[in-house]
Amino acid sequence: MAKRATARDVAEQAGVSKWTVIRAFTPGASITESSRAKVMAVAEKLNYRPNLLARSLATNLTHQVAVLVDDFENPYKLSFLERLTLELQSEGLVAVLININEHFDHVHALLNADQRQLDAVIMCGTAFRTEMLQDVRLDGAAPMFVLARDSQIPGVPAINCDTTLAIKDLCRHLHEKGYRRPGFMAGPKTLSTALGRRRAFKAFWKAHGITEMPELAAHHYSAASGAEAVRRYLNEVSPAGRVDVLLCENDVLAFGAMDVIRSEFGLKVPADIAVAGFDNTLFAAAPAYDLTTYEQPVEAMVKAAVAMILGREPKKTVTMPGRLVVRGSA
Amino acid sequence: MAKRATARDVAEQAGVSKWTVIRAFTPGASITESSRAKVMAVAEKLNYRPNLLARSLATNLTHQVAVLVDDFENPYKLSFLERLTLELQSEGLVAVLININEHFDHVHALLNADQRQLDAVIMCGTAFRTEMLQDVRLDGAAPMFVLARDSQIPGVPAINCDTTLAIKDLCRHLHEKGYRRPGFMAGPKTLSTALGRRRAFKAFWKAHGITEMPELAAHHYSAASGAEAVRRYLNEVSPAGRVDVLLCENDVLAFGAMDVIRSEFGLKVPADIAVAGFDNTLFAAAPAYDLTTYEQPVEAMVKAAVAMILGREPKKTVTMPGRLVVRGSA
DNA sequence: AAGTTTTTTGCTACCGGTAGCAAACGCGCA
DNA sequence: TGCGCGTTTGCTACCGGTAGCAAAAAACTT
Repeated sequence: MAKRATARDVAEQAGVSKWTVIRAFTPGASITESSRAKVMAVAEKLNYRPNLLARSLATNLTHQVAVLVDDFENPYKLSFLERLTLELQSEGLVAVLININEHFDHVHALLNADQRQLDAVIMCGTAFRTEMLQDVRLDGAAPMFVLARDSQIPGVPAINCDTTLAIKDLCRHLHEKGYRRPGFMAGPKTLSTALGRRRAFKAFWKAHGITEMPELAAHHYSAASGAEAVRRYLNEVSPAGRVDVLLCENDVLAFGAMDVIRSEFGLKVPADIAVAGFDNTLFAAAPAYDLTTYEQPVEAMVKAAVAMILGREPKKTVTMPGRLVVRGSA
Repeated sequence: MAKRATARDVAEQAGVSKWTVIRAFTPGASITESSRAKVMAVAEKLNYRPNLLARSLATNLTHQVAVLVDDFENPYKLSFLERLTLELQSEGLVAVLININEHFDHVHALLNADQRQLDAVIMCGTAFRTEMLQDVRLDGAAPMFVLARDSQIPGVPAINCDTTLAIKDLCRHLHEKGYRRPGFMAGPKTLSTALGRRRAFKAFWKAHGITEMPELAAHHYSAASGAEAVRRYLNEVSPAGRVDVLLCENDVLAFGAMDVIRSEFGLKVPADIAVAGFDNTLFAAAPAYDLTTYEQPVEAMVKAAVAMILGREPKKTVTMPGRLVVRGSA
């Protein structure tokens, strides 16, 4: 394997200095057309390509963005990743995907991103507790952003769907449909809090004179946990006392819930219990689920985040409206 | 924002040379305990962290691996990404996720990865045609690997599930269940070929004396395309002439197929038409689909790929057996 | 105590670019 | 022909590390 050609190699063969070679590859640099042509010819021959690593070291800009993800169970993440990589790439940036979990925690990931001199860190739907930052000092570190979840760290902006509005839209729809015994299924407590959906849910119904709101708790954001939570609930509640509609914190929980409601208890959705989700996951549209849900403005959120990273927009928390998607399940 | 401390800053304050500082941070380097302690104390005070970018430039090793993905519609990709990032991270590597599509093509991505000096390129389920490499010359470029698809480029190893075995297992199961009018639903032609599933399917049934095998063609690997293909087929075939089992090239197509079979034509799965898929996507286990499918050995494949990247295993094409997952749909 | 070996430390050179200043060049004009 | 000016080119210094040799210091012999 032949060694990669460098600017100096090209310079020698072209009979110019290495700086002239660099200039030939720098758009808008001061160089005569004849020199550029000469350089380009040799560069082509030697298959020279500028080394971005060296450039990064000198400019202090890697054009790489860390994307921290902790929940690979939710297909919805894939949509975010798709839009995010696309948007980053269209701006000449690239996503470094970092899997956060017990074995490779947030702090570790942040330190790693820091050492690799990444330009920014996006926490994509991951919950990050302030305490975690206690022991980390990141002096001139990359700016952080929280995508699709509330930021609970001062100075770290969040780019979010307007939860209050979203839940209000969803609940108003349910209320108009005549449901009066609403239940809520939440995910793990700490993660759930950062979403703020439960809070908005309770506020809505209270404002409409309803205070009785069963809460089902799922241990993970997975269909299996959603299934388990509903199973537990339906087993201990009399048919007469059941909720008539169940709003799940996200689609994945809703899928699990519907599965159990229909397959294990032989109940009908929405006739016996209506179900709604949140996210508008790909599968929500499938006739097998036909789930009423709420779609986050993924593209707008991603664009906003990237604009902040590039410094085109001020770095500050923003929320944007999504879209209610009414289907057959509620 | 304070500037980041460098080895030189630490050296000055600790009264040693910068090389001693480096040594304090190099495991196994020759340095006295007292010097190391002195350096570490100052390093802690200044919050010094080695700059991996500079190290990469000097060592010619970035510990970054490009992961090219072109199909974000398939939730199965998420499993691969999860295992892959985890495995890479456990070896001190990190995944650079590159979204391949019309706007950002393979060649562009490869060039980009090349310029960023990435250590390896993994094409995760992406179809890469030999012609594309025609115009690219990558001198000392990073080694490439194809994951979960046949490699059609000489010198580029593929890490794959044993397709022949897998399809044989699947079909044997269907045959034993008594199905005799099998149909196959394939994805886009070029991509489909690289999977080799169609070929193995035809071979099996021919060997069992069955030559009549309707083929349904989906334009994309998406539920919508799978749905459309089945809709077209069921509309133009008389109930008597229908297949009794439909093997879909992957789960996502199978989901779309089942949706149409049940919701639009009011048929029962598996009574009227049985359906099987491939991949064992998360949703395949959901009661709503309960799909018989075949699971690729994701973990083993990922481990094999990473081992090759690290040079622990010879770089060569390998296939490994997966696991037949029998459920209610067939 | 001097000589020898081993360990520790410092050094030069380098990885492949960037930034910005200074010298060399080319051109128009007097 | 010579002067002044703007453009092009080359230069030094630097980004923050690594590699490996040479000098200095410490440890071991006899």
